[in-house]
Amino acid sequence: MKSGSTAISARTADAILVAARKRFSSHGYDASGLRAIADLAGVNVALIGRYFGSKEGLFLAAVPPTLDISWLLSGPMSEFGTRAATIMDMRSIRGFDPMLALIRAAASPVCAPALKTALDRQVIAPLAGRLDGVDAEARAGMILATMAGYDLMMRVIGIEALRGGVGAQRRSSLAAALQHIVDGDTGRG
Amino acid sequence: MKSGSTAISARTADAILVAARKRFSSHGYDASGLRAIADLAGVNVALIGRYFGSKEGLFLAAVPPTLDISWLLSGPMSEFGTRAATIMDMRSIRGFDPMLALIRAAASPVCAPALKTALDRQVIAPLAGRLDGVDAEARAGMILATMAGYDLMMRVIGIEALRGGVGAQRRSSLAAALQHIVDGDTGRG
DNA sequence: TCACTTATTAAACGACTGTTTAATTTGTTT
DNA sequence: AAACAAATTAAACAGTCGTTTAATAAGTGA
Repeated sequence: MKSGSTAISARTADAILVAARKRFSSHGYDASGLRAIADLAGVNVALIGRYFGSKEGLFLAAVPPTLDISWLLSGPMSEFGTRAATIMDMRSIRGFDPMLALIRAAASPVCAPALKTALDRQVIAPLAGRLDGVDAEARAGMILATMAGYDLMMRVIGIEALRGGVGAQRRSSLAAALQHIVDGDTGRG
Repeated sequence: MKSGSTAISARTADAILVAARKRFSSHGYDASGLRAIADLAGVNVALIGRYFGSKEGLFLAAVPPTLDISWLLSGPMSEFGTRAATIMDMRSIRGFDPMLALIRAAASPVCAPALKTALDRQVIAPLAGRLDGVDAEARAGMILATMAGYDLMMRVIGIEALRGGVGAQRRSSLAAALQHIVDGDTGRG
């Protein structure tokens, strides 16, 4: 290497990223110490600084790129509600969960701007493109807000009313709410 | 005073509570240092420990009691959506905001249990009592989730699509989404 | 094996955290 | 004014934070 530029090992950098994603989604940004992340990755703390510059740099590299909903946009939009609600409820809480990382990092002022940019480009825009009718962007925002609010209340806070003992036959409240926004029934009249 | 019990001044305790509420709702639980709260209240840090025991005790005394929606349940439920959406958008960001405090403290494991209890008793239960139709509790949870998600995305993250350049004539996406849950159109059929 | 670069680590830095102890001011009563 | 309790403060505690520096280990080509 010519001068004092940083030297990297892709294997180690990935291990740090994986550990950071797990920790950020399970404990949030503020409560995730760099030493805890480094221990989880099996490396020394100093490597985080060398590879990602700072804690903020690590978060920016770890979380925002994972925020997308492409896995939800394939398929007919007439079944978006049930499809989204099903996947939302089937997610395992173990490991990394982008939505939980988003919710638990939102309070931090250093994370919010990057989250906003990523959500605008990777969630709102592609989702709005699949919505018919008026105010597609605003409705896409409402869909994102509804899903995030559901996770905030059910997984982060632990509200049990949302777990809804509904039988497999009836549509869940989440599916109904989401589909209504997709269909664009603005209730005029 | 007989023995070593604590001595309190209601005026000072209130000043601390007011400062704590402001700080918790604007900066979140983790990012709110006790010294910053004490400075905002114009008192010494040690007084917080003497009056509320710990940072957790201060939060429990400050935020959970303010979580209620009685101000939204007076009036016809047929206009709940527009009423809620209007108030949600008219709130000033200055001062104390219970919903923002809730969102920004949710990531902290010491806050979540108390928030859950307060929301169950002071939001879900009274709201469900005003809902007709099936699954009132689950739908009450969805209403809370929708409002919280809206605030999370619009006020905390700053998603602008939700600010919706909608004219005053058309109903906002938030109002439509909320009213749909209230009406209980589960879309069966 | 030697030299050299890459990769990783141990250790320390100053700053800040929540909490506690002891000293001091303020206010009231005798 | 003297005595006492109530209320507040300054200072220190041990711990953790993100970050940086210097030393060590691992890997590679000559």
